[in-house]
Amino acid sequence: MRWEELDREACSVARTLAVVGDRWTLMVLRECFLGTRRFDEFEQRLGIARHVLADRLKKLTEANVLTKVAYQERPRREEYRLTDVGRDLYPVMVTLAQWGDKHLAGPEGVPLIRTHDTCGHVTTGILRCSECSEELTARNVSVTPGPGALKVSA
Amino acid sequence: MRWEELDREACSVARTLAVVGDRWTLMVLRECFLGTRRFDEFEQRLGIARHVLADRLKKLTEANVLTKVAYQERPRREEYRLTDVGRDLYPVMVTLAQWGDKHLAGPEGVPLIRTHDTCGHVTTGILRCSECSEELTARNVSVTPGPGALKVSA
DNA sequence: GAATATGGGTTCCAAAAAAGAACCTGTCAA
DNA sequence: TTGACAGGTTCTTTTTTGGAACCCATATTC
Repeated sequence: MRWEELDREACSVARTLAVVGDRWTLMVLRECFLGTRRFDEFEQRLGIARHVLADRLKKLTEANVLTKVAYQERPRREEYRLTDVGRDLYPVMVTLAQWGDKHLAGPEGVPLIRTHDTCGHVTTGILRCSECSEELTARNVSVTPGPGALKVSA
Repeated sequence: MRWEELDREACSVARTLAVVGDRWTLMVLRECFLGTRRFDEFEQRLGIARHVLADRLKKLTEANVLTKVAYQERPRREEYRLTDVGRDLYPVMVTLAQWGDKHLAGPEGVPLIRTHDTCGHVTTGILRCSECSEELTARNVSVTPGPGALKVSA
């Protein structure tokens, strides 16, 4: 199976990975959530090869995760911003970061602290059930095929 | 920057991706959460090249995300199971799947439905603040360097 | 008005990783 | 003794990276 075939799988994880499931793509998105918007900023902060960066930005833009916005004319300069679709990936970034915080941080502690502006506290995101608000875990959730199912998949 | 260097970054997203941020690795983990445990099951369900599968299982085992458990002796046969560390990746899988459900599902609907066993309802995971339980979004969370920070990163 | 800087790329080549298929190794069952 | 099965490893070809150089339009500086 090659990657282009992934998006045809009846599995939302596979389809999502077909769009963002590449290391550089995820690193580019991390930068987006940290506020990076311009080509050379991405390049410097990530140390990524320019053509790989150009390719990832193009694909993310085509997927409507990012959008190009002109921030000046003459000479025309454009920056990349998260769309609403892209911002919906925020929970993915936070859960990835929190796993790293928990299992990979060295003795010096976590590299970044998140504060919830609304309540003002240092926060950790907890994945809770939309119906009863209890925390969802691998052990208390079960899956069944949905209307878009073709075979066993997720 | 190459991938082995990523785990030295002062960024939990980068460090997490150094462990699981590879398409096949994430697909292998999806299968784990769906209950797959044996080498040939992974192979058949994923259509992955055998040596790539062997490599990913080895790396995940070394990272303590999976563990090999013998399910029979003579001939010795082992299966791969999620450790507690691996199960902590569940929120990542769910958030990835939910993004696909929301933005990539075709007209026929989502491929898989999740049910919260505890309350019995079809559920969606919502990332909520550990302090006030409001939903966390890219717009209401801000970041500051933590004790493990070296420079601006996440 | 010629040289240089800046943002945003593209092109080229060598090195690394992936796909696909064949081959190997215990152990058991017919 | 021939197969079958689980679980890999090896080999070759194709794709994808990383790295560096080059390009282009405008602006600025000398």
